[in-house]
Amino acid sequence: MKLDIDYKKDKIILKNAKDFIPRHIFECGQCFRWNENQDSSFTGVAHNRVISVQKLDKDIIIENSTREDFENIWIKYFDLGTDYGIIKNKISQDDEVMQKAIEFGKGIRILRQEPWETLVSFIISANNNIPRIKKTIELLAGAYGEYLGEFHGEKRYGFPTARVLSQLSIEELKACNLGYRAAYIQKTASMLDMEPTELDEIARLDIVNCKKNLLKYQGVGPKVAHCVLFFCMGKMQAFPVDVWVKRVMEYFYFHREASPKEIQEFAWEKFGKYAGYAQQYLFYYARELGIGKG
DNA sequence: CCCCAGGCAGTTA
DNA sequence: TAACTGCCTGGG
Repeated sequence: MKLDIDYKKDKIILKNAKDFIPRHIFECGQCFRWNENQDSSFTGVAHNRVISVQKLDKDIIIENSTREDFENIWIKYFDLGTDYGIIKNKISQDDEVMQKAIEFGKGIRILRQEPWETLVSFIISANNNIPRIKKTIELLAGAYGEYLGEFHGEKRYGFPTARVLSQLSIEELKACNLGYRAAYIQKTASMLDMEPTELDEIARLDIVNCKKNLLKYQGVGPKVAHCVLFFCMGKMQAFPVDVWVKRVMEYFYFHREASPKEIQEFAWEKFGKYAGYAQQYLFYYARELGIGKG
């Protein structure tokens, strides 16, 4: 996909950005550290950097990034090399449900997030709700992440490293609202502090072996593993089946109860290598509209 | 106050 | 391998 980028002194403008709507990207459930400001821009932290993103007419305005960071980090993070038009066409062929889901979340892009942060964040997400997940992560970052300075009047912090988290007591972790997940985080942090390159090595494996390796971390089951596969390891056929996806798939495709395994196999058959994108459109559609609930 | 939330681990059969 | 059960905690 060809990018039309205008580098100004204090901001970067991505012109005529296709398939890029900040609200869809940051509120479709894939990330936890982006928050909307009063002017409808979003501020987030990733890669120990703080930026804001705003859509004005057809342009995307990026603040607080250098040209170097934009080229080296943010283009990949925002998946700007991917043409979502092709993906949308493929998965919505002869599928009116998917057509509606895509229309609803047409500005979604899948962020390429950092493996360690993604792993921890989705361990925290289990049996939890999004406001609380976000609060927990901010508590962890505020207490144990690198201080990145102030931005828009707020102190900002990076995501804590495995080394730092591995050295905390269960009590200290619980003080960040982790609850019973504190032990999972401590254990996983210890394992990855010993083998810092392990996640990168795992990411190079095929999806089956990649998943198998992720499941050995405490607090990682099938759903969390698929989230990690999809959101940070480039396995775009991963298909996390959470309660919302289960509900929406049963409601629109099965017209009956269906097991997660059954749903995932159906999705691979139907959506192939783009299954993960299909999952994300369905999840956002279902959750925003409350489809299948009650 | 009760219910539940983007599941998981541990235990049974 | 499938079916159960308990779980921190704070929004709704």
